[in-house]
Amino acid sequence: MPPRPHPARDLREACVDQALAIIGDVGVEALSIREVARRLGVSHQAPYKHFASSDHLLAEVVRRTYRQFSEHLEARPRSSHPGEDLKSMGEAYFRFALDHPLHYRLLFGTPLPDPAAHPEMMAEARRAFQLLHEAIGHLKPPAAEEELQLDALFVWATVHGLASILQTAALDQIGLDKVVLAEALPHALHRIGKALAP
Amino acid sequence: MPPRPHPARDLREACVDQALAIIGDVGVEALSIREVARRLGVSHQAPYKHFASSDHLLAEVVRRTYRQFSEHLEARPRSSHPGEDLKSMGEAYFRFALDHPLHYRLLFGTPLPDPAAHPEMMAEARRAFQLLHEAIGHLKPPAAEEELQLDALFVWATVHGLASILQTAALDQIGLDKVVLAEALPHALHRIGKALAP
DNA sequence: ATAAATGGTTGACACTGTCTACCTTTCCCG
DNA sequence: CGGGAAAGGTAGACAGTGTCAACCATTTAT
Repeated sequence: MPPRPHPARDLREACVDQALAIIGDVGVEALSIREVARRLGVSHQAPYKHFASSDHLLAEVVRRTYRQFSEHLEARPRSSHPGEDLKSMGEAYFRFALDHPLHYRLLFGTPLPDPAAHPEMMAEARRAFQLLHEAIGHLKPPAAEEELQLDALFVWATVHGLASILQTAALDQIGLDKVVLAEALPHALHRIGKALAP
Repeated sequence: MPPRPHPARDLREACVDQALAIIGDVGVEALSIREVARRLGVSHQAPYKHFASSDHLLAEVVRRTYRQFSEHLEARPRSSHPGEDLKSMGEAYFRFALDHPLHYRLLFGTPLPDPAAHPEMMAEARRAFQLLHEAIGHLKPPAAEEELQLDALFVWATVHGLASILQTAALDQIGLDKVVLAEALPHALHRIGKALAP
């Protein structure tokens, strides 16, 4: 076997890239350290020089995916009207979930590596929630922190729940109209608006 | 090995029971045909006489879990006031999710076996959704079917989303108040009430 | 009575994560 | 310098998984 076709430091990066590619193509259940190594043309043990276990690789992949998610949310079209801005955020959230279903499911649909063991992963997760928190904070300035958090949870739950439900393969079998599916998000955002109205 | 300690027909039942037990104890990722066989003291191939593949075992387990879920929802305290009744349903839904987190995650949190290949599984799933649909149907009698479905989706998404989020191990790390966590469902149900008010 | 179907058995294969041991290359320090 | 340690790659082994194939006993049907 050729001694070392890949410059040393880059193997870690390359592993993460391949892992992301595999997840995007086939889903997280197809991810395995050996498959990553195979695709990179290195031995099945090489990745272990950079990740203590397959969970550590996964944690790093999750961390990056959270970051991409946050960046996607931050790149949404902004509006000075707080209600409009929250709506725009909901749409951005939703679009990410639909455009990258397998990555989204990685964040919210499959058991993550133990959070306590992977603080960097959780730091990125917190950042994403922070964005939602802020957007809702602008909605009604003088609200108590507690109610603010409760409303943030409410909005998050609805949008996440919808994204999660619409991705269930089971859904086709439940017999909902196509129109209903297409309107589901706007309708939910409308309901949220009504629920949060003063 | 003793020839056949288990009466023939019962092995299928016993497999499903063991699978449910494993999932309830350790979660669906620990479920394996071989582990089921081991616990039952039969050879690793015995279950294959009753299930074509591990997915078929899983599908049967999922089907039963859906049924238990529906039965749990139907056993909720009823109210003649439609708004109250919907609330009661939300609470029952939520309680199931919190009391049987691993079973709930089986239904809504992990990829299911291909729905097209397991119609009996989906029939049970549909029944559960039907219950929600009905409860909302009583809410405002003369609504268009389309809006009714949209509202059903909205309510489902919120309650499911909340249950799903509150179970994320990640949650501890996000730094929400205990009070907020305890109040999350009542608050969400209150918001839903406001959103659906005429 | 004999043939078929049913429900069990063992053995094998390919795949997974992970442990251990080994071999190179690089780099730092006495 | 020169030599040892550390980094980063290798191969081999082991236990675990799902699943295929072959085989065997019992029950059932023709």
